[in-house]
Amino acid sequence: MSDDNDRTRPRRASGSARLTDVARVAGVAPMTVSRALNRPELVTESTRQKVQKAVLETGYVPNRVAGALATSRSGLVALLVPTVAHALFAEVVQAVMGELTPRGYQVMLGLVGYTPAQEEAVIETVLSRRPDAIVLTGCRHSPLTRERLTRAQVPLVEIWDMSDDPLDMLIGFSHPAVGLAVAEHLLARGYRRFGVITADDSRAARRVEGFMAGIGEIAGSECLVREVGTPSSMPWGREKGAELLDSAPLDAIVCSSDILALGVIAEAQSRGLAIPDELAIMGFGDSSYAGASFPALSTVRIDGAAIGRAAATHLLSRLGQSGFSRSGDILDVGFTLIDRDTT
Amino acid sequence: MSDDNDRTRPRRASGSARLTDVARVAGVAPMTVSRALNRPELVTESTRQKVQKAVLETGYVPNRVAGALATSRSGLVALLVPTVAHALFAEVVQAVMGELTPRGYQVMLGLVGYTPAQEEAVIETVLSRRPDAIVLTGCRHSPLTRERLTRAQVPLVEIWDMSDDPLDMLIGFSHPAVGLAVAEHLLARGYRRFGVITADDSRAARRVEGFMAGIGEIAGSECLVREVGTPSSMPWGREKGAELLDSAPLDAIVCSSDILALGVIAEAQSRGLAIPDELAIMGFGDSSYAGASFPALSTVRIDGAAIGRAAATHLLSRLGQSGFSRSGDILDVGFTLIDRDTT
DNA sequence: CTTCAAAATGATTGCGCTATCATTCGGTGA
DNA sequence: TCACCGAATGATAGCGCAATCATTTTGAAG
Repeated sequence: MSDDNDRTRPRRASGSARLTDVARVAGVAPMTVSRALNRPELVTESTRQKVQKAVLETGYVPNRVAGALATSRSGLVALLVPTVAHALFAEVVQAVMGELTPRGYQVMLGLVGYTPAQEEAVIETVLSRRPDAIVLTGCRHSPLTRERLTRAQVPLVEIWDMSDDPLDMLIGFSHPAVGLAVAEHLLARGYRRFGVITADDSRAARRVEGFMAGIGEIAGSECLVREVGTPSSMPWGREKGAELLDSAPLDAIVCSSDILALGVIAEAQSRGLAIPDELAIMGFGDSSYAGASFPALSTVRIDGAAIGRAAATHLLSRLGQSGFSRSGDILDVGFTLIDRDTT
Repeated sequence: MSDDNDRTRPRRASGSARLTDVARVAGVAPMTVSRALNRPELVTESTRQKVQKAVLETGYVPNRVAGALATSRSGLVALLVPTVAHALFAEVVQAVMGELTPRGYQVMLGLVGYTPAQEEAVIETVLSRRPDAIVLTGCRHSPLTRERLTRAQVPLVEIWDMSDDPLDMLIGFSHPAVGLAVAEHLLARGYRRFGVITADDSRAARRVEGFMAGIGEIAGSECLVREVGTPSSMPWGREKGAELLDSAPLDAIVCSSDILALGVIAEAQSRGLAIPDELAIMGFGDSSYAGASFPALSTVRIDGAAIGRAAATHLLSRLGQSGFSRSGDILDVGFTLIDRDTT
């Protein structure tokens, strides 16, 4: 029987080159290779070149897993958004990555959906990667999530919402204020009988609350609400728009996203309703296509890229520091009501 | 001077609980805790409960960085797309994550843009994380990238393109075939004088080549091309559309994305051109809003979600296996030409 | 040609976990 | 009752790297 190499079977699976291999080829100590690669200013030009040559020769690719363990800095930033299938959040992802990638950080993307349970699960696995920082959409979390995040002692930005008591940093806007602004806009135009189509999403719900509060102040105004599942889509908008229009005479329909509003436009057109005279329609998000619909959609613009950039910038300024201490910074980037041709 | 604790300063920064801490609290060996958490079937019910209790008590969160180093399995899948600010790729991301997250894999997102240089840079840093698998958009890579990926010996799916010689697995569609199909469709409708607006993107360029080849077969057809920068946008479409319409009389304008096509529609409408009688317009991607424009946009539908799901599924089947061996599987998911009201 | 501080390099150790043994425990049949 | 076997648990070592300190080399001044 062949028990010759049974004893000291090496554990490493990947045959790829290690720091040690490079060091041997370069004829220097492993530590010198490490320095040549990570802090070249500490190394003579000539050794740097020897190492460089050895790296090419061996095809060495540093193992950041090992590096992360040794330094307890993972170089990973967790970015948690409900979805990327929504232009608004895609914009945020794009902006955050645009800032972080050039600084050597990599982004671990997590989709938390719109339910606390999913958020909890994602947060747990994300924390097990020991990210250097976290960007988290929303600021209404389950107590367990709050506790885990607090314990983790990691720089954190909550985005896309507003609160008085952020876990750490907060960059976003007030959803009730959006609803209120929409209400004021539509009331000023003389609309009184409203329909609302909203996704099953707590932030959308708070926009609706703000809207209701706004119209509640004018006697004679009324409002019917329909909820749709996620993801929002044109067919959902059209279906629920039809339901609303069949239920009661309406002056305006407010939607929790532009894509729903497009569905309502389609339904209104199919019924021969004049927009906005017989039916006004309001979206949310100012997606790239909002100005291209016919008629052009009135909506609320959120600058997702600005939120993403600000989040990344604030985190980066914290990542330089050594110890962790809660920041408490709050930045309200606001929103813009864009009045096009549907209101 | 206080040199009392200078000597053996502990290296660990984070004060968070380790496996050892849990073991001490539970009164078992660290290895038993590891087993209780990762392979509970190897452990008595009673110890499992002791460990569970100790985990809660200590607030232990496993350190997957250390775990990855010990097992040389990172649990990370790298997902490299040009951008997420484009609905098509966002759909892919969403689908891939939808399959992988429930299986315990986390996604490291990389944006490679549309230039080989950026791809190279991203690939290098990505490989340093030792991902268990890679999903990579496109299959035209620089020699350096190809070599690095080959050496990495990691299950890999190239998506969103077609080739005879994939690095490992390939799931996508043929871009020239898309161009050809569009040409045939438009020629059949009687259009002969074409304009093309295309992003500066090699895959779009190959669609254009296919298109040119298609119209080249019909005598008397001609074609003017205008290129736009990334990201594509409505204003780009409108501007280049105007340029084209000013340059020569055209029957149809073909765009490398739906959003450009919307810009062309806007320009055509502003000039009072009847669509499609005086100007036909063709998009690409069948974005959610394509059917909502007025007139509804003719376009080419790509099922990004199907590609993403297939990619994830194929990778998962490989991740079970032990050794690495190149697969060579190729899957062409095709595309659908959607004939709406602009052609 | 020394001397000495600063710069460059090297040796050692540990980050937190799990693979891989070795050991102990509990139950079974003679 | 005791040897025996598989199941459960424990001890040890190492994954690949960088922090830290020890040692060597360099170069400027005397």
